[in-house]
Amino acid sequence: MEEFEFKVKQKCTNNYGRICELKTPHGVIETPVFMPVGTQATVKGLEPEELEKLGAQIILSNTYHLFIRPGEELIAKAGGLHKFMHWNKPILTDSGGFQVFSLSKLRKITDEGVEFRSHVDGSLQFISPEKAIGIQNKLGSDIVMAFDECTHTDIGYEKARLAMERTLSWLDRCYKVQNNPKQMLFPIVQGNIFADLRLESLKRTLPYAKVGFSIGGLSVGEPKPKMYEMLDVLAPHYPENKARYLMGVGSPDCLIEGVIRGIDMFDCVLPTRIARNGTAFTSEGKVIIKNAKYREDFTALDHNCDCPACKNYTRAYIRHLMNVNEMLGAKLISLHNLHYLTHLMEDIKSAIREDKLLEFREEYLKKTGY
RNA sequence: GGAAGAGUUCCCGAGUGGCUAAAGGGAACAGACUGUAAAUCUGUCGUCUCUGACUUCGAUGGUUCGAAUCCAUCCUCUUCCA
Repeated sequence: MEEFEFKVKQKCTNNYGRICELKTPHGVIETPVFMPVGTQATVKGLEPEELEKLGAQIILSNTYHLFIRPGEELIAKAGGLHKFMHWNKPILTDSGGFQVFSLSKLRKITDEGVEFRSHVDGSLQFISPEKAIGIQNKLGSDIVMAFDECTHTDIGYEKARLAMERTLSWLDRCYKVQNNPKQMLFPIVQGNIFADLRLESLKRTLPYAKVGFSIGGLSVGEPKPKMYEMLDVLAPHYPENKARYLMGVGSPDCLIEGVIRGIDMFDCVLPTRIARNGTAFTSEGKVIIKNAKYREDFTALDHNCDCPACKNYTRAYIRHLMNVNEMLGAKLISLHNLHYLTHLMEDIKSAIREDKLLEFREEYLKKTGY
């Protein structure tokens, strides 16, 4: 019996949407799936039990951040990340490739790897492809990401091409050292916003994709139509029997557009971050809870939601919590937003089963204004 | 009763003759956030017929080309002494 398996269960006829199953050592994931992000071994503000209840199937964590604190050795001593954080379902760890992008002022890239100034104490740290995989081995996540170079949108063709080449050569090194049968390596397609680079990257990346692969370097500042254009370029060339993971995408409209373009997996900090800053996704559009119009609104955050935040509390109360900076406010909205996206994926799956995904998109966008 | 000090735009608070509609906070209001250096950041925040005009710094009167800033009187508050 294989530790990892990927199966397509159902497909749309007039677009690339599909329902699949991804088997991992910690359970089976039904896709399309939204994966909440728990960078520092916690989805900010929520207990694993709460995540499980709201429907999360798999969560993300982060190699760079856990390497900096508390260190992978400590997590290994604790018995691995699952045990350390008390989450017994699948975990995907990002490699630190995104930090190459987001901590760009604090790092220096060479062919060997990336030198970071720790954002915590300024100390010099080094991550190579081999080290990124080594750390992820110690963490014990189910899906490990290749160490890639995620680039800014505006770097131009030549630099984008070099970053793509570097990502491919780093991928080869990751592949060679990733030997843990309980972990699956997902390679990452790069190529910035250039169609030919994207296609070349996909073609040269696929040989390394045993169960699935991901598309990185999108949703990093480029306009949405540009992202969709890249996905449209790639979609006809995906092998059917591999999971496709679009990294860092998570607004409701992008999730639907992604599924239509054949994406199976998504992750994003958006639902939890905007929650902490006071914004909720709802079935009637975005609700910025601090707005004065909600001062005496004693109805639920989302009128069509049965999550604990919506069942038990009012907009006026949550607004009050956010206004006085009480942590329960951020927690309740986080809970709701993740519940919302998880259930959006359920609705998407229903639409796929009925083969009405395009109709679903049209109705959804009209209803919510996203 | 005597002495010292203080009153600034919603609040706290800087400013002691022109560069001041008045620093800086806070509150309020609005917005952003997409593989988390984010419970963060940005904008607005006297009024209007708004690239200009008008009214504001306890009150009134005065000095000056010009006053939140100097002078006089009054009002209010704080602290100290009896």
